[in-house]
Amino acid sequence: MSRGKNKFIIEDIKNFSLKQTLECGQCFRYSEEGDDSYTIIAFDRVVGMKQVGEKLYIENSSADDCLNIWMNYLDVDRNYEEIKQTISENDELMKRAVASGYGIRILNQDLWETIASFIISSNNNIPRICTCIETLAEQYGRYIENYRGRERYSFPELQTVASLEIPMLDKVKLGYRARYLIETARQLEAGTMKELEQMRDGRASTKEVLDRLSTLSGVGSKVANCIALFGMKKAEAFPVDIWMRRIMSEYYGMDFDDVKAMERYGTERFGKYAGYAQQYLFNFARKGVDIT
DNA sequence: AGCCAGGCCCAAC
DNA sequence: GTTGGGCATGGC
Repeated sequence: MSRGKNKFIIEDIKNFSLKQTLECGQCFRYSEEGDDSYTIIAFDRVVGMKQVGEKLYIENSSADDCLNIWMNYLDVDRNYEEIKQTISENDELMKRAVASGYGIRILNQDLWETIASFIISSNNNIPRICTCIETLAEQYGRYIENYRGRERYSFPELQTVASLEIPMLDKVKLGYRARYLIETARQLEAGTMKELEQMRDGRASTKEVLDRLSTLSGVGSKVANCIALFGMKKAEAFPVDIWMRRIMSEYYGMDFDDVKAMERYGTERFGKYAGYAQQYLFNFARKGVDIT
């Protein structure tokens, strides 16, 4: 273990489940280590986490990083009681989705990694998304350290990806998404990244953010909403993918093919908490629970 | 073997 | 403004 790193305990965490938060489809660089603990790679760091009741053990991290990175990453300081209460009003499905997804938190992830990851996610399944991203990191990321018997690599830098040519991504098996990823990296490097960071940290509306994101190659409405929600702190974002279309058509009686109507419904009904509502519904639908 | 996946792009209406 | 075909790859 590196110098300056140690073990820390966060106590009395309510409405928090490490497992649900990591496994609900919003992030891709984590692994369960077989002893109920998780290794996460993010922000050029490797961290081990394990939850026991309301205690969260954090390993291989400095005190500074615990405070300045991981607490924010896990959205620990937000009050989820109020969120769950509000979105569940007069909605029996949401009550079940919230119960089933107990402890889910919307992570605050690195913006560039979120953009790249969700470009890769399009028309792809989650296990394969994880494999693609790991391969990408092994090939073009920076070696960090050996942790728990595995070589760990950071997510590749924006500038690195922007300098690639399509054939250089052959081993990553991105298919037609390779072009989108490189094109977007170049757009970001040319100035859009700075703009987006300002929109993330400033007062840009969610609509403004979505419009800007949609100008990126390989970023349509759904991917833009994921980036806004997971990488830009825009909790009003409401990503509608195939699972959302299923659950909203089956339960809310909406037209399966009218994604725009679903986006409107989500943002109008759940307002500033739409993103949380979406994550509970997505999780519930994907668990394959019979929603009839 | 065949269907499907946290969809997007682009041409044709 | 909406619709539909095409698309790489491999999990299941």
